[in-house]
Amino acid sequence: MARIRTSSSEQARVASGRRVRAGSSKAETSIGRRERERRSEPLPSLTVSRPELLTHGSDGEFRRLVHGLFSFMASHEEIRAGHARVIGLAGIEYTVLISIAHLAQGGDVSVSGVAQHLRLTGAFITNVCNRLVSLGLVDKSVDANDRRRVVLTVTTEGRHRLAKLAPTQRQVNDVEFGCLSAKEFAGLVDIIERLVESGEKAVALQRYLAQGK
Amino acid sequence: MARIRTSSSEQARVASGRRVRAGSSKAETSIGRRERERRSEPLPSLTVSRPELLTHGSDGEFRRLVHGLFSFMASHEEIRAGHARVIGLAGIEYTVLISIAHLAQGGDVSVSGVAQHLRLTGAFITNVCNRLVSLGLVDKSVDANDRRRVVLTVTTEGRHRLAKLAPTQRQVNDVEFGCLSAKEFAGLVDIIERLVESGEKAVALQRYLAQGK
DNA sequence: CTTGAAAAGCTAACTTACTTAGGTAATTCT
DNA sequence: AGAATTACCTAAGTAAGTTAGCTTTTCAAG
Repeated sequence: MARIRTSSSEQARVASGRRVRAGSSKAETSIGRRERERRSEPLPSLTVSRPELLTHGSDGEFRRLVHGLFSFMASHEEIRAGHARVIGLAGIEYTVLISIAHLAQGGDVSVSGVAQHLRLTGAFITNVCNRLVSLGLVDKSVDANDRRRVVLTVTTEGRHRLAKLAPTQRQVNDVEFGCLSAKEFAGLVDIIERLVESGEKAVALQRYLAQGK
Repeated sequence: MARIRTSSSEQARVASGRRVRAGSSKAETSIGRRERERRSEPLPSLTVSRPELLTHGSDGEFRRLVHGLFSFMASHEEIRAGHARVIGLAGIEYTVLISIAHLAQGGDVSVSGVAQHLRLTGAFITNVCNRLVSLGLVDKSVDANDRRRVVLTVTTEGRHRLAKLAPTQRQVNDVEFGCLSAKEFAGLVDIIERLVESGEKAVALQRYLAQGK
């Protein structure tokens, strides 16, 4: 497959015996082509324009935020998968199981209810639930009020598993969010709630822009 | 496949002509088994214990936070995929492309560098980069200082694509984070940065607990 | 009352975004 | 010089979804 060639600038560097490490060169009389290119390269255009999101005209902080969110969510996902593994489930199975348990406090839980709550398709939730049923953690019954509907309930075994997980989960969650003060926590809950809304608006705008164009 | 049966309590309800809707029943003389089960069901155990994360002894707010994060990140992912689609890429391809562009400002970019930055495996980044190379958006060359290493650069075409995307991206990003004041923004950056750290600690703790057990 | 549209759920086939395992070549450590 | 490590690659597999198309049930309108 497409053999990679050493770029000419690198060959030049090697030929002249210089080892140029980015930013650490002294007595550097000339720089490689790629080096020059990189330096003169215009900074990528800003990714936001609202002044509230810029610091000294730079979107650096904004990108830090986005990257941080990305990293944190990666950890969070891993933790979720770990919780799941403790009770022998895949990440999404655990999520659905616990969603059913929590939604049950507000009334009968349907497949579409879970799907909406988790913003996933009904078809997918159907599949996950079927796995949970075959594992004996969830029961399905027809809703007598609307025979199209299925009522999902967590079985005793399902509750046992969640209970078994709880102590570890608490410990880990305490650490995961351990850096938050009570005040920060409250503020964050509020901010995230608003971000959910504005995020949805942004999705709508994007869809509009994509098709309008 | 496993025929779903109407639960006995439901049959009883139907037989007696009563239609019980959760919480909205008047003149209700007896409730179904499932209804009773659900009500007497102990609340799922708390998922956190640190007092800073509890409000009136409940983890409700905490779960709201986690669920909010989940929802927001879903929107965020969708937006990212949308940005990518505008320039004919898959979400992850766009992410890798832009990561290379940004990392390039700090020195030569290697496959493993991108992998670390995005917390993904090197093998995966190799694949994505190969796709980007075949699309003509990224160039690979051997690093003359360490011939095991590959140096990734964004091609002119790659930069064109990113530039083309910028206006739309700005508009959408402005809306996505439009609910933040400058102060909230600064605070959030800080909090997320700390959460990244504590998240990693939590992952480590979880791993320890999982194997120690 | 019936008919037609909409809603709930299901299955099957597919896609995307990854990981693990195992290999080669270059480098570094001893 | 040999051993361990690092960087990258390929191939095969898995997890987490989605879309399309079907059946059954409900609901609304003629």
